[in-house]
Formats: sequence, C-alpha cells, structure tokens
Amino acid sequence: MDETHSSIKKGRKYAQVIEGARTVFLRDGFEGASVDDIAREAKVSKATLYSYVPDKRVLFLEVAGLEATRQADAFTERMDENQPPHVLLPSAGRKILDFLLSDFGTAVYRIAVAESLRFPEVAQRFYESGPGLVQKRLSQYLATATARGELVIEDIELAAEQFAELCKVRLVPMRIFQMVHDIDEAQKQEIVDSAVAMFLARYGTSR
Amino acid sequence: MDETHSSIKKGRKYAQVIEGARTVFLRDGFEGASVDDIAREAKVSKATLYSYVPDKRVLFLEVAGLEATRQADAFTERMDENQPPHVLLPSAGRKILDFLLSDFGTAVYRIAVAESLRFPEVAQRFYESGPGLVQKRLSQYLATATARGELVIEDIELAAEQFAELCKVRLVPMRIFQMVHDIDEAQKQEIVDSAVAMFLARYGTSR
DNA sequence: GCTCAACTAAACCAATCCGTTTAGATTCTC
DNA sequence: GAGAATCTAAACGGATTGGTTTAGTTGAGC
Repeated sequence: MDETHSSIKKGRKYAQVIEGARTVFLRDGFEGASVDDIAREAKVSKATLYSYVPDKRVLFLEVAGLEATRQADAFTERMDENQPPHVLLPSAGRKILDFLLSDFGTAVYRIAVAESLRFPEVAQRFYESGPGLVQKRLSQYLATATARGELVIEDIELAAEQFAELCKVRLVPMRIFQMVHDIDEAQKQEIVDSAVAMFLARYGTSR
Repeated sequence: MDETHSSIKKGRKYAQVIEGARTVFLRDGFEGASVDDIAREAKVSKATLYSYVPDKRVLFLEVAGLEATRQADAFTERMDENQPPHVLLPSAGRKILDFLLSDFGTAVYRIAVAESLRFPEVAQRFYESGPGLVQKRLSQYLATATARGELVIEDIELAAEQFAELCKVRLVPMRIFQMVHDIDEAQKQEIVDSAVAMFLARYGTSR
C-alpha cells in the first residue's frame, strides 16, 4: 500500500494521534476540543502531535475525512436487490434509523452541522458519503424494483430521498435535541413501518 | 405590561444589548461570539452589558428564548381550516420550507444543533416552539379534515410529522451543508408538491 | 446648579489555548 | 553499543477571552 497518501504523516504513532483526535473531536466539537486534551487522550506529547500535523484545523479535516470514508464503508454492505420492496424497505429503513440514532451518528451529524460554516468542504464530504451514499444505493434498488414492475416511480432519486427522510420522523430530532425519553425499540419499528406504508401507498403497485 | 418579567433587566439600553447579541450569536454561534464583539455591535460598553446580564451564558439563553417565541409567533398566523387538504397542504408546506431555507431559519437550526449539548434546555425550547408548534397546528387541521371525511388518518400526530419531514427533502440538507447550487423557486414547489402527493396517496380518500 | 443613576472608555486580571522550543529519554537500525 | 530518528515532559510566548474595576461623563429631575 502506498503510504505517500497524504504527505503529512511520518512516525509510528500517527494512528494513536488520529484516534485520540477522533475521540475528543466527536465529544467536544472543533472549538470545544483543545490540542492538549487530544494529546493527552492519544497518550502522546504535544510536540509529536505537531510533528505529524501542521495545525489543529488540518487535524480536524484529517479526522473528518477518515470518518466520512468509514461511514461510507459501513453502508457499502450489499442489500439483496432481489427482495421485494415490502421486505427490503423495512430492513433498509431500520439500518438508516439505527445509524442516525447511534452515539456515533448523532455526534457526526452534530459536528457536520455545527462546523459547516467554518469547513464547508467537510460538511459537503459528509453529506456525499453519508446521506448521499444511502440515497445512491437506495436509488439503485428502487430502479431495479421499478424495472421488475414492483414499484411505479417517476423520479427515482426523489423517491429515495423521501424514504430516507421519512425514517427520520420524530425520533431523530428528539435524539438530536436531547429529548431522550428512553429510545424505545418498538417506537423505532413503528416509525420505519409507517415510512414503508407511506412509501408503498405512493409508489407501490397492486396492493 | 408587567416589566418584572425576567428580573435581570433594568436600564434603557436593554433592547440594544439583546439586538446586538442576537446579531452576533446568529452569525458566530456561542463560542465564536465574543462579548466585546457583542458590546461593539450593540454600541454599548461592556460594563453596561454586564450590568444587565450576569454572564455570557445567560445572555445567550435570553436571546435564544426570544428567538423561540418569535419563531412561534410567526407560525401562529391562522391557516384556514375550512380548505380541503389538496389546497391547504401546499401552502402550509411552502410556509414550512421557506422558513427552513431562510437565512434566519438555517442559522437558528445550526445553533440549536451545535449548542444542544451545552444547552439542552435551549435545544428543547427551540424544538417545542419550532417544529413542535408546527406539528401541533398541523395536527389540529388534520383532525378537522379527518372529521370532515377528507382524510383517513389513524395517528394524526405522526401524520403531521411525516408531512413536515417530507417538506425538508433534498433542499434543507443541501442548504445546511452549504451545497447551495442556487436555490430555485421551481425546485421548492416541486418538493412541496411531491410531499403533498405522497401524503394524499397515503391518507387521502377517494380524491 | 446640584444630585444621582445610567452610561462610557480603557485598563486590568486570570484563565485558556495554540503552537514552539528546549533538553533529555527512548527506540530502531546497523 | 553507537548513532540517528522519534519520542517525552515541561515550560514558554503571544494572543484571545470572560469578567471586573476604575475614573470619568452624560443627562434628567428637582
């Protein structure tokens, strides 16, 4: 593997630094995180940290970039395109919702939103390899299902975005705005089911 | 009007201070805003500012609270409950979308998300008097329309949230994540129309 | 014209933070 | 085990910030 990837990494504790930065940035955001905290968390001296990375801003971009691709990889797990919508959509919806409600998912979203003014490129990259990727894979499935005659959709990309959006109803805002009246498993299922019902009422065939 | 409202306001330049704080907080967020900036923006000395407000945090809470109620008032404009869904929903959807896409709406949302960890009570208040209020008024309408037999809805509140969520599709994330490929009027109409179409496909009666 | 409350500008304090430097310890390679 | 590369702890400089204090100004009411 070619390691000239980024041209700013040299020594052997690079991974430690990134991991520590990840932890602290996700916990405290960009402004809230201090470089001393990060160095402490990474069990590394500040001097070595600064031997890897020219400044805090670049460190953040590095971490955010890695997170984006990690997020992308997580969603690259294939879904079985042969299954009919009323079978596939519930499980896909659950996967989306579970991610958005996870500690990690909310932290990432929070930072992307908070830092989108300071770092527009970070926000965009997150969008493209987060929601964007989901929408892309979903569109792909919807296209084949439509070709099979199981769905009738004029604007496939729009339909995919609508479905993803429907999965966020109620629970995602509640989570983000810290109104965590115990996150119920049954509630999650209810939301996803209602998203599927709505989607099929609009784009389903027979039924 | 009783002016013992909050017990921390005294002098005559209180409004100036709040207005300056509003400007700077909305522009720079909580951490990004410096008290000196706010004082300068308000054309007030830092000493007077601190004679009104004990610290920066409380100032932020004060501003955020006022913004929340302002937001609430804006949506309290009555909508004509006698109109049928296919007439009322598009205009309601447009109102929601226009707010979310406005400079003010995005700034408020950004701050609420970014500061929801530091100030859970702010985030909650925003939710309740922002999305929460919209959902409440929408629910009210959906209930009467259902009573008139124009809609068939089991869970009214859920339906209201679904509609609001559908209005956010595509454009709201694009706006928040700074991918502002010119915000087209036609696009907005397209999103709202598709939201209405989906909603009526699920909950509409004969048509 | 005096008083008193609100205001101002500016200096100031203590804390924090980013980033650098120094002086030395550890580890890797040969 | 010598020497080079990498690391460490700690201190430091310079800048910013939240909040206080001081010394002085403005202006309305009497």
